[in-house]
Amino acid sequence: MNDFDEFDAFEAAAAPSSVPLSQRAMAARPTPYLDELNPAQREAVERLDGPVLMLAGAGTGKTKALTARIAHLINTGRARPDEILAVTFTNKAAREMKNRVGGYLGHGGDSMRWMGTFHAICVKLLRRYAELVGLKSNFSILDTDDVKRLLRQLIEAAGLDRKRWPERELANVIDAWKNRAWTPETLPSGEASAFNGMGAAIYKQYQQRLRELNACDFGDLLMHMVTIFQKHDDVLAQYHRWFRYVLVDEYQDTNVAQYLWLRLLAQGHKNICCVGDDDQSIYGWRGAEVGNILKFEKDFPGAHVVRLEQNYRSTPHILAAASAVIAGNENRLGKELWTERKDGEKVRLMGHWDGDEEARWIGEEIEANQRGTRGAGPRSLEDMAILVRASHQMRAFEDRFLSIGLPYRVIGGPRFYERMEIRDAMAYFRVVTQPDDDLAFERIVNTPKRGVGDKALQNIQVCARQNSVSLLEATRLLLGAGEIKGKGKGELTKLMDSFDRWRGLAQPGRVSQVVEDQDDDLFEDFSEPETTTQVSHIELAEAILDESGYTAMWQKDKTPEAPGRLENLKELVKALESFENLQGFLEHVALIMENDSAESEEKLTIMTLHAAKGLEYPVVFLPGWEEGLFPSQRSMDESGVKGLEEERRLAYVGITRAEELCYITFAGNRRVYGQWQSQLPGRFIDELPELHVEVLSSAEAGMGRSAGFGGFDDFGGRSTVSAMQKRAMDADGWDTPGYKRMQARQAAGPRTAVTPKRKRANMMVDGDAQELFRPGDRIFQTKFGYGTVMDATGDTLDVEFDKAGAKKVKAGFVVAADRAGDVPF
DNA sequence: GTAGCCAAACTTTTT
DNA sequence: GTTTGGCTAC
Repeated sequence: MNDFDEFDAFEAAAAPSSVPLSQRAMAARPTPYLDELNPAQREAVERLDGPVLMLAGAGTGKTKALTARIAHLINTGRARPDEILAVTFTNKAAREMKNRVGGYLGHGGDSMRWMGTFHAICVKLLRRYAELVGLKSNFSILDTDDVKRLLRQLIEAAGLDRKRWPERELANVIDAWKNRAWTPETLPSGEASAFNGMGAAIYKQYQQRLRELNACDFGDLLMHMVTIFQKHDDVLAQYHRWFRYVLVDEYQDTNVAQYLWLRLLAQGHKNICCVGDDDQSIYGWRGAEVGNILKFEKDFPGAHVVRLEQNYRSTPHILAAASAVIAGNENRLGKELWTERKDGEKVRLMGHWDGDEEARWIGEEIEANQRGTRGAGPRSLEDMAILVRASHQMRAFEDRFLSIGLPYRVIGGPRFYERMEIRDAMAYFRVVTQPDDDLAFERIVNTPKRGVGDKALQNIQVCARQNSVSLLEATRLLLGAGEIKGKGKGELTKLMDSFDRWRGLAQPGRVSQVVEDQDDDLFEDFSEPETTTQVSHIELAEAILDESGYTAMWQKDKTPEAPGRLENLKELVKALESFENLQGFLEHVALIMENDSAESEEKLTIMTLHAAKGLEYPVVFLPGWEEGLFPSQRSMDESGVKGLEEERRLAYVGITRAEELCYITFAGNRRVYGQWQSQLPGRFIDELPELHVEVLSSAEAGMGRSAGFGGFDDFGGRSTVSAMQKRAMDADGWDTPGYKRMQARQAAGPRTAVTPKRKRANMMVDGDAQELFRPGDRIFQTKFGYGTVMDATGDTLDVEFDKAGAKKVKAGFVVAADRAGDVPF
């Protein structure tokens, strides 16, 4: 069923403006969803008309209030489920809300057809009005990789040095423009200097190319809809009538384009309810404007502001810590979380020698929590999470947990749909559903190898440009003219035939279904006589992969990854089952890059702070609170105080994820690009309130470790290996790439080239340098990192440091390199 | 035209 | 330390 089927019916029947009896009767129905709300939540739910800003702090029952509000709108007869536009930021949030509203309504959330992410809703709309911005309804949605390849072509065509002007940078510039809803026509002149003065021109060419390719990038989805609403009053007016109430979740994360989009839609009736928390705005780098939420009352005069401040999630200590940190920010609407809870433990703060030590300690702490020897009683791994600032921090934990056999799951890692084989397969699908998609065509013309090299491809591109046709069409022309020689000739002819056949197999009615709308003539697509045999899109997908030789390519491949890739392809085909057609599937993949595989085992979660927003865990670990890492240097360099404030909000988000126990840790040394760097504790640590923090001593950490298992030197020794192996296998992690890496490492012998063992150098103990170190020894020092001993006299060493050069240091501040991980901070 | 080797560059965060 | 892209040799 199409979402617009009822549109006309509604328009026709909308005339009778007063339906008081039924409305009154509906309003008199029981309202169980109101009973569970606190006064603030209830106010936010019951004030249905006019603009409302719900300032909802972390853990204050925001989703509950939002879903209750939707239920209330429906229950009081203000709107039908499909007359409510409910926008979320993530698919996860949309799904959850759909489920919860569905629970209230008693029939799943399917009737909430306009509940989804900005992007998902915009695609739905844009498919309908694509022609208004020069696209066809079956346009492709490009991912960042496609975008970069396209921009690369344009940069080279413009005669710019790709080294100095990388496409990645341009992609960011253009994306930032689109986030502000600046089209090439409306781009402010101040932006013209971007990208060596070519930015504006290339942007224009880029948009032109996208139209030729019948494609959109992510930013276009919103920007085009804003353009359409701005230029076509009649279209906008329809939606003013249709969307009687607008609700927006995570309003603090909206960018300018989204803000304009919302404002345009809410202009008519002004029934807009925005929910958000200025303290949790963490997507500034992606164009989000905290300003949107800060100026809501100005934008929507007469707006009613409700603050949700009672927190149901965390202990008082955790809340106090979070509040103290966020208090360091200047630009806030102001909100103070409170809780009725009394009990709870202080936030635990711990410094470590280096990143490996930090990972090891956290691993032990997790196991202690699991056993119940920390905190209150045994806990499931499902109840614990490690939240990192940047994804590269995850590796240390993964390595560590793999070797001790602690089951974990990484959220937001390399995604299923970003894998090469999946993208290749989807490129085939794309060319079938959308023949103008040159980027997809380029990706697969020579995959598997068809003897089409750079030169042949160049010819095709030249021909395409000269004749203003797609690459596919150009290939056909060149083949017809006999201009393709050698191996490529036969192979390409075969491929062209295959594409024709596949397109015939694709069900014509299905492909054009999305075009169907109120224009009656378009319905005729359905009655078109079907001349080809039709198969299901699943069979079609299988046929494409087999007949193109793509499956065979991986079957022939003898690399260790090949079986996994074939497995992934099977999974891909399986995933098709829940879609009606290939196009629907492609769209889903473009918008919802998630990998939710059914898991049975209990696992610890590792993810970024960004990914953790909206989630909560009884036990939360926040590692890597070091200056430069968190707060991120880059963030501060690029955005100054604004950047720092966003980092601080990130810290606030992190702390407020914890329900019972919150650990904050940092390390004195960390490997960055494989080089050791000494680190300073991050500034947010000093912003934590002493009263609510317990500083753990290193002795405690050392004890835990030495009691647990051997030190660094023993890692990789025989007995440890077999035990590790067993645990890793029990943990069901033995078929993962990481485990294979571990096996390879073990087969290759001990991980570190351990220097001959002798007297152990102890940290912070004055010693006779000559007794402990000899020239040629590899050592480690907190400040300068690794180095080689040149000379030793008394308690002083002459050391040639790898990074810092020659220095004189006291022996007491130095350890043997192979024991770097064994020293308490 | 392809495979394999070596040097840069890279690390925020993602709909 | 890893990955990616460019270059050279077959």
